[in-house]
Amino acid sequence: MHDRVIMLIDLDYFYAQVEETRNPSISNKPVVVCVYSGRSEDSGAVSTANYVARKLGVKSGMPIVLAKAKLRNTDAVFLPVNNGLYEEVSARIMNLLRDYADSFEQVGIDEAYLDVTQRIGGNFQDAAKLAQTTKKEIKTQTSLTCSIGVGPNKLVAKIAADIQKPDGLTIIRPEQIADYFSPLPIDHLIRVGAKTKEKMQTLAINTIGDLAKYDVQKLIDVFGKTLGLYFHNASAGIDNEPVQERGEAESISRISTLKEDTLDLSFILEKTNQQCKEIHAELEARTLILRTVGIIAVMKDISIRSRSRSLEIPTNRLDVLEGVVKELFEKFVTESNLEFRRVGVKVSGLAREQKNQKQLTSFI
DNA sequence: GTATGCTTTCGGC
DNA sequence: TTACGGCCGAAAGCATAC
Repeated sequence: MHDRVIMLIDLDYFYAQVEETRNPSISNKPVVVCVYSGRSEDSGAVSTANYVARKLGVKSGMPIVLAKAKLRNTDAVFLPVNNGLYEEVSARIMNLLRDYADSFEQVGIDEAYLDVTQRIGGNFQDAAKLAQTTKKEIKTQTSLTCSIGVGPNKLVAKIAADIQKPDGLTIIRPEQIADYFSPLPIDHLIRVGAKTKEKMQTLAINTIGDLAKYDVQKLIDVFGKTLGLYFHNASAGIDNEPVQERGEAESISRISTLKEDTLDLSFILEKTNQQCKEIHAELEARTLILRTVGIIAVMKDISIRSRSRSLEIPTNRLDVLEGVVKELFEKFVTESNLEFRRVGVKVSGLAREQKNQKQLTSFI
């Protein structure tokens, strides 16, 4: 038995890079791909930017106006997102990559894990060659660059991929894990968010190296058995999560920006009813039923709130969905003194609809 | 005392 | 000086089950 060999492939500044391939003349200019909200000329946020723009201070999530300010007096190009195109390019690449792997797992639109253990006989030497070949193949087929991390598991591969980008390739062999891991801040580990980071800092754990040296039993005392053991293992680069195809999304949501900030219920429901219809159509198309209905609101001050309710009986009915959304917003609007800027609907607890099965009630 | 489930918030892309 | 998307899964925090 030898180590697994896992590759993480991460497409570089994906949306902006796709735009560059469509129009190569913009490649040496700052390129900013934006989600325009439609509320005013430049209201909206930056989805992603190429490295030319990043060097000048543009970041994902930034208001478009702010990005424009940072790039004034440059020949920057601002483009609206073209999600259909990115989905298409992504699907083409993912289908290529699938053939390079013993098993395959896509994460988001621009990342994928490949277990290539059998493919290369568990030899890290050959991993470099395979990674280069993969990069070349993606480049030939789509003109896109990517960054690749290779390691004995998903956790190590992910951290490896972050070490050099764009167009990077980093291989971390099992015996190199400690050297790469120990200086990294603990929040490089999944499941270490702001709260956990803070908690760890009070224990004088600041780097993954600190975590690795920390007594396991103490970790378990503080974080519980599951999480404590997870942290202990992760700090040593131990991770046994398999690379496996992901099922369908666990939730479907729609959110959009209102024409103006409001506390008016019918104005809000006009928008959310449209969203419910879209979600319902998607549920129908995929023959799914839902168990939990949620609403999302972004307030005037950009703070985010949400409410949800789980149903006794899962449903695929539009009238039920719209009804629950209405009730949730009714309550929410009366409780709120801050106006709503953006509103959304989210359904989760999705399951396959059992067709041709009589409802229990039909027997009563 | 730990696991699980539910709701809300956070954060990556 | 301010400015501000849409979507997803993970994390957090609490209640209840085992």
